[in-house]
Amino acid sequence: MQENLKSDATCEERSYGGLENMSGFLISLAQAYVFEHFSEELTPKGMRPAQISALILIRENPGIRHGELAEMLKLKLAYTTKLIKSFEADGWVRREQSEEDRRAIQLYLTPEGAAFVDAMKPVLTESDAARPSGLTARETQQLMRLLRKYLGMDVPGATAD
Amino acid sequence: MQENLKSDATCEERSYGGLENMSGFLISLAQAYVFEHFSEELTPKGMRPAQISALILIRENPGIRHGELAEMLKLKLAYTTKLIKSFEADGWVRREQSEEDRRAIQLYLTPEGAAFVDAMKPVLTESDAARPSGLTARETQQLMRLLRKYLGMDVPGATAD
DNA sequence: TATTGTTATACTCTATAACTATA
DNA sequence: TATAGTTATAGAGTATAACAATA
Repeated sequence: MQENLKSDATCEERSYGGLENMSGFLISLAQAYVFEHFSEELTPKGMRPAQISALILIRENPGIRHGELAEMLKLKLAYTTKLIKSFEADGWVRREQSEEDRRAIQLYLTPEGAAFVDAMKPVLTESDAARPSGLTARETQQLMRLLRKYLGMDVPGATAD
Repeated sequence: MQENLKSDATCEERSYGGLENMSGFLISLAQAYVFEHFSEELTPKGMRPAQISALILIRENPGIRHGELAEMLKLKLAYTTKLIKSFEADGWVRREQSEEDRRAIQLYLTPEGAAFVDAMKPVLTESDAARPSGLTARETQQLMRLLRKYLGMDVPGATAD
């Protein structure tokens, strides 16, 4: 694909200059790669990673509060508000003032929202598993295990290897 | 910190509902975590991860083209143009029309830019290593090895584990 | 006084497309 | 015709701060 081997620089091996040994840099690149290969089925439905993840978390945790959702997804609370308002406008999410703490807002999926998530989750799971990478299935499991530990995510159901 | 153990939902264990076994989701969370903990020394200097990485790559690969830089950093070419123009305005980068292919622009650091990178790179390296995570040093090496392989990054100098 | 969520603004980066100048 | 880069616009998500309501 590259045939121009003449320039003082264009032909040389490009170097990452130490960035290849920084975990932050590698994680950023991996993230860009993941976004680039995000599900071609979900994108046309207006679903970006943050959106489908939020709906899945609400599906899984009915009554979750704004702040809890933001923390689990590592989204800013201010942005979470916008996200949820748009879900509400779409008719997928219902907001309810908490009775214990009347400052808090609890989130629930509408029947339409729940049906949508139930239909889309297998699509997401499939597209995540199908995303091309240089890793074997076993290495992918290992990567996920390390990332969960990196994040301090306590997940009992995680595969041991 | 949480004493409200009464709600139908607030007290229950929150579940990731399968997201914890999707590599794309875990990588996204890790990326958010990395950005959150980006060097407190570099940020006040107007350096975000993409910016300092770009400068390092130009430092390491004088004469690199716009497109090559965008590809290595997985940035969009359109955004790379803006980035480089702002570096040029800062006096850190010099742009030069390639002699072999007069469509291409080659990038070089000015002496000021080179001095800045040389001063900041140890800061970046240090802050990357110091970022708190749930991993041991050895696991971090393993994570980086897996990420490089995930990305198809061919790096001879990488630690073997 | 501190906390939950809302609103608003500026900024970073993506997605897309139209454009130029070269090849 | 295709490629390297530029410009512009819309959108996603961050950073920050001021604000209202409640604890």
